[in-house]
Amino acid sequence: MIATILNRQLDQLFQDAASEGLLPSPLPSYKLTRPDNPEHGDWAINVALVAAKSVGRPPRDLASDLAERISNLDGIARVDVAGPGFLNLFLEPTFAGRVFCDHFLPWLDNGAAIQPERRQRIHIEYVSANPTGPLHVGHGRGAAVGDSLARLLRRAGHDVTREYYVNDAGRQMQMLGNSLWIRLRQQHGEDVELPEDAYQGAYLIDIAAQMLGTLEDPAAFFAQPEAAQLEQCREYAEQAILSGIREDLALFRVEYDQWFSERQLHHSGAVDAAIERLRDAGATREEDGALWFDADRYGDEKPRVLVRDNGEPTYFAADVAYHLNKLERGFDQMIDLWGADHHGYEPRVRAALRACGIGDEQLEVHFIQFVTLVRSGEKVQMSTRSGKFDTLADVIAETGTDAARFFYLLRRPESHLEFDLDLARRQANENPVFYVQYAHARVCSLDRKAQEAGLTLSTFAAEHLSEPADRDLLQVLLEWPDRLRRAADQRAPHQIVFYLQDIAAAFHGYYNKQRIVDATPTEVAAARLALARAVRSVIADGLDLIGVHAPETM
RNA sequence: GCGCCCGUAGCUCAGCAGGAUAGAGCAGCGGACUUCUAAUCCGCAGGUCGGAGGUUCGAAUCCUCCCGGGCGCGCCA
Repeated sequence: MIATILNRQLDQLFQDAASEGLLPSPLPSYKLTRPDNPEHGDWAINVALVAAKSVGRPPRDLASDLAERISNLDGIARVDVAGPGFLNLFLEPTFAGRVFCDHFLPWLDNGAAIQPERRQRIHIEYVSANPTGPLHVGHGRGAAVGDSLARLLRRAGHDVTREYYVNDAGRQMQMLGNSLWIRLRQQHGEDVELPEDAYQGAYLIDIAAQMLGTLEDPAAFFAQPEAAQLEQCREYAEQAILSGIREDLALFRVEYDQWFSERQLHHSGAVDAAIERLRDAGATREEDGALWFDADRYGDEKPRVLVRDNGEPTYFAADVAYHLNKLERGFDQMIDLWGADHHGYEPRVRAALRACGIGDEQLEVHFIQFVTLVRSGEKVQMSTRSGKFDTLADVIAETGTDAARFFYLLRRPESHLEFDLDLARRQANENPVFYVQYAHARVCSLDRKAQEAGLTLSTFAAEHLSEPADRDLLQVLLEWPDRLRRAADQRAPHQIVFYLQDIAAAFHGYYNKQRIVDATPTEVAAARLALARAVRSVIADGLDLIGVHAPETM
């Protein structure tokens, strides 16, 4: 917020300077940054360095001409020309406090809204795991990132729809039905082996037992033609697994506006229509009995099959239809979150959209790297094939939703994540979740103390928040709107977690340095309490964005 | 072989629309509780930013090559 206010003034000043010929026109893009060396002031501007060449003057000369003008701006105590030509700004001690009182508090009171540069209708799709087994720890990461990103985009002022694409068509589902059928027959006393390519997971044994219990007349069931038995098994397995997935996600506070069925897409004729659209675009051809999309003409490395030689459309064909469907529903931005193992799939989807004349920028694909679980200091080996893996439900049961969601966002999505279960479970200071939550609880505690003491917020002014400790905390606090906007623009919910750790650290430091409720005079106490409450409000806001609770006591 | 991601402190990782002396947490060491919650704070130590070139006034950040790790290259989904 300080940066925004300074930038507004600086832009005007530099425009004026440009029209006088002191700076080039148009103005080159310059940066207002926080130097890491305090001797370099509160803020630094590199405008003289980037403009020097086109004006034909040494950067330091140019800087000193600008320094005088800048020093007259509101809130600026002093301007130094330093190094190769940086302009170092020193703020008046009361400036941050003034921004807090005049801008930040009113902003908070009015709902703390963020205005996007351009409000978009965004469709975001995440997890979309095949309903062939329970969600595992890898899906958990996609769930945490996707749900948090959706919250973040909504918070940043966009119109967001969250969707789970249910892959309920195709051979995997046949295989699932078949696997359940075998399990069912086994439990019915038949001596049959589970084929090697079947789903081996123990969860199907439970589902088989369940299903057997619902059959009024098992003998009659097994007397039906095989196809009918298989169809009922597929149906039962899908429903059972999908409802398990829904439960896990609900427990993980991961929400959706819509569950979108792939089978529905086929039935509605949308897949055929998509294939027709590609054909009309002249982007397809028939070969070896199959229908191919010439993806290589649109940026992919080779042609891709749309319709198999047996007449069945591929998963890819359905996916093209799905993306076209999203656009038909009026979204102007699609965000897909995929597991990193699907990155090779992106070019063909893009190619198809291009062939349909759809702009590349309408689809964003973000990849979520893998998760390695660490338990008792050792990496836990996973294998989906054999059905030996840790489920998301296991992790939630072990650590709780708060810790798990926080941990999943502790790294950038494109980095491999080592998820240390022992650390996440530990109720101690090494655990970063508690660090942030504790800061929130601390302010709540202060608030209770203030109420006991009858402290009111009525009378305080910016001057009461001008000590170095105040300014340090204000600096981080006032960054919130910018950091929030930046995290949304970059589709990076993990940056919210980083900010939360920054603001919590700043507050804990402040707490240890300054008396708050019992500070004297009362005006100072009131000012500090207002500051602490603003910190609480921001922490609660940030935690809510990542789906983590903000406790009032700990 | 080709493509994508990653390589930064002992460990796990930020920083990468170029900016001045590269940061955090954990682990290690030393301090701070008769005081609003010590699940906290303060200090110390810790680095050829995988390597080599290049662009630039300036490179962890951009470009090229190389090395290491992961993943992908199905008429599977």
